[in-house]
Amino acid sequence: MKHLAKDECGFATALNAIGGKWKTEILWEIALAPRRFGALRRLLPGVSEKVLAQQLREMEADGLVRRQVFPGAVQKVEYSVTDIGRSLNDAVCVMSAWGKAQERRMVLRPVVGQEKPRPLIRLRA
Amino acid sequence: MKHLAKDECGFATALNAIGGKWKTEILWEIALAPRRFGALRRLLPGVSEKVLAQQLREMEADGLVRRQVFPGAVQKVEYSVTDIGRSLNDAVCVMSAWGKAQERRMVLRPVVGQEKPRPLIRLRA
DNA sequence: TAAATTACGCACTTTGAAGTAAGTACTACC
DNA sequence: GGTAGTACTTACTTCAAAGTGCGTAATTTA
Repeated sequence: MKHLAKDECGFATALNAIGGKWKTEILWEIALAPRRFGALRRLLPGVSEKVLAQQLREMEADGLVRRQVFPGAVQKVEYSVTDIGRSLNDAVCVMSAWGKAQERRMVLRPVVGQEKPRPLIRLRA
Repeated sequence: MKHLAKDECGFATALNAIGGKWKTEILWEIALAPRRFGALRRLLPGVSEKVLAQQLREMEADGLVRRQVFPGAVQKVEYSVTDIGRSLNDAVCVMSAWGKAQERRMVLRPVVGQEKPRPLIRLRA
């Protein structure tokens, strides 16, 4: 792995794209299959409609997801992953593999109370 | 790349390790060479002593960083990267490369003034 | 002797992403 | 007619990470 100069580093850019609380999960879900807004709501228990809409709009602006409105009586909007989104998902998977390998060693900080063991972010590997 | 089950994904673990605002930069700097506390302060303009000390302690607890106190008249503490830290840095570089490649396309959101884009990462509780 | 450097610790404040709750507008079903 | 589902938007609140500023204690330099 080559060292990049500090100001040539694109990590901030990558985090800017994936840094939202639900973005990796959104990316994961729509990478599995195109999903509608309501389907994503149900697939990501705990996400609010506000944040879901917000992060989808940002990801669309970043070219990670495609938003398609289908004509018809009832509203139908479908979100799918773009090639760029898929490539980001792949990059995320490298970090994911690292995390998986180090899992036992790490000090898992937050986890207050008896909240679900540790809701992990899903993605491709 | 193979699909991992949701609860087998280690991305949260990775973010837990590198998610602090300054951690990637700290890792980067000490990966170049072992650094003393004061040197890091100067190398990361804008970091507060509180946060620097805090994140170094967390990274030490996570095994990313080694802290060595040198005996002598003046206090001297040196921070260096561990093998684990270096491996994380490599993983980070993959995302960094992605970011570098996509940089022009991305919508760099806020970025007030001349500050660099540095989004925070938040995990699910 | 006063000031600066070393590596922090502690208490308080700020900030902004995310959460909460409500509203919109259209359709569909009973 | 009333309730439910579609895909959102908007105003307000919460809370923890990060920022601010001051304290410490030994030593070294001017």
